[in-house]
Amino acid sequence: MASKLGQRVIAEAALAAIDADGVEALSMRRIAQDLGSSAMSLYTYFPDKNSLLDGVTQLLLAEVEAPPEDAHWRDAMRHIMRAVRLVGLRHKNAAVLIRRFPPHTPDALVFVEAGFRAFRRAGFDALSTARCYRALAAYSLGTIDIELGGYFTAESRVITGNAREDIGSASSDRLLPLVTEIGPTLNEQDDAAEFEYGLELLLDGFADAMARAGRTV
Amino acid sequence: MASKLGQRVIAEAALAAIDADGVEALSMRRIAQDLGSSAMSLYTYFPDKNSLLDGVTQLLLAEVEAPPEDAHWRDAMRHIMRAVRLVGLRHKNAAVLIRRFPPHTPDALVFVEAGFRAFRRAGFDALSTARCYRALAAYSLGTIDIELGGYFTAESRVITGNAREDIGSASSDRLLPLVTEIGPTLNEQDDAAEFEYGLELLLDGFADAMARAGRTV
DNA sequence: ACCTGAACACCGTTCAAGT
DNA sequence: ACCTGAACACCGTTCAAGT
Repeated sequence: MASKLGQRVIAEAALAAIDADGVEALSMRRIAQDLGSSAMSLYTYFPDKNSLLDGVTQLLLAEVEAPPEDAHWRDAMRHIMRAVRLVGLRHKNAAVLIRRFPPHTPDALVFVEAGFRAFRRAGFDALSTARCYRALAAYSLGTIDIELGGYFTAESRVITGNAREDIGSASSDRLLPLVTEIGPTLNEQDDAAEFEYGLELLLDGFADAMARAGRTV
Repeated sequence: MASKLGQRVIAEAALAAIDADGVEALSMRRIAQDLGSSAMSLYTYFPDKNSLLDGVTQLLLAEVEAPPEDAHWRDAMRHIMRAVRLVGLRHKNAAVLIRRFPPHTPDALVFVEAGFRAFRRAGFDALSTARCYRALAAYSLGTIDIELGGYFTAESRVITGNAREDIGSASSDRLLPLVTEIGPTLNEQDDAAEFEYGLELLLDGFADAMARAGRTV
C-alpha cells in the first residue's frame, strides 16, 4: 500500500488516474488497485463515487491561485479567471469536473473569497458583486466546454441515413454557406486570445455599470 | 412495437426517457424496452451510445427558434441566446448534452447560420463574427451549467474528517466571511434577469468594438 | 438489411465477515 | 473503525444465429 488511506490520498490518486486516462476510465476498482487496496475500502472515506469526484474537484479548485490582496478589482478578477483556466489546462481530462461541482471546502473557496473581497474593496455592494461574479462564472465554465471539451474542434460526428447529412457535404455548403465559411475559422482561433477578448468585454461592462451608478472604479 | 425503428424514432424515445428520468438513468436496454424492441436493434441505427446521445442533442438544437431574417444583429443574437436557454429550460435533464455535442446536422445548424447571417449583414467580417459567436457560446454554455446544473444552488456536499470543513460551519464564517454573506445571494438570483444582464454586456461590447473599428452598427 | 437472445467484460454498491 | 472478497443488479457491446 502506497500510503495510509484517507480522503486526500484517495482524491489525489483519482486525480492522477483521471489526468492519465480520463474521467470515463475512472472506476472505484481502478483507484483501489493504484493504491494497493480494495474498492470497498474507499467507501470508508467517501459515501459514493460522486462524492469522490467532488473531492477531486475541490483539490483542483484549491490549485487556483488567488490574486494579491491589494489588487484593483479588475486585475484581481482577471487574475482569478486566468488562474481557473490554467488549472483546466493543467488538468485537461479533469477540467470537466469543475462544471459539475462548485467549490465548497475552505481551500477551494480561497479564490472566491479573494474575488469577493476585491469587488467589495472597490465599492461594489453585495448584489453587484454577486451579479458580476455570476456573469464571470458563466463565461469561465463555458470556456472550459469550448476549449477543453473541444466544442468547436470535435470532428463532426456523422449521422448517416434518412434525410440527414453533415457539415462539409455538398448540400450543406448550399444550405449553410456561412457555417461552411466560418466553421473552420472557429477551429483555428487562438484560445488564449479569444478568452481574453470576452473577459475584457465583461470587465468593461462592469466598470461602465459602476460608473453609471455614480461611483468611480 | 410503437413505430418503425429509425434514427429519429430512437432519438425521440431517448429524449423522452431523459426528460422523464435524467441522462444517468438512460440505458440502451431502457430505450429498447420503451420502443418494444431489443437493445441490440438500436445498433443498426447508431454505432454506439455516444452517437445516440449526439443524435438526441441534434434533436434538441433543432428546436432552437431562429430569428427573423431581417433582424438587427443585436436583436438576432439576443433572440438566439434566449431560444437556446428556453430549449434548456424545456428539457432540464437533457440540457447538459448541449455542452457536450455541438450542432452539426443541417436542422441543428439553422440557428447558427441565421446568427452568422445577422452579423455579416451588419458588416462584421468573418473573424469578428467568429470571435463574437465564440464569446456568446461560452456564456450560453456556462449559463446551462449554472442554471440547469444548479451550480450555485447545489447543497454543499459534506466532506468530513481531516481538517476539512464546509461552508456554513463556524470556522468558515470566520475564514470566509464574504462567501458566507454573498453565497446565499447567488442562490436567490433571478436566473432570467441575470442571464439578460451578462448577455447585454457582451452585446454592448461587440457594438463598442465595431464602433471603434469605424463602422456604425 | 434488420433484429434477436445469450454471453463477455465490465460497473457501483450491498452484505456478511473479518481485524 | 477499518478493510476484505463475494455477490447483486446492473451496464455497453460482441457474437452467432436467425429472418
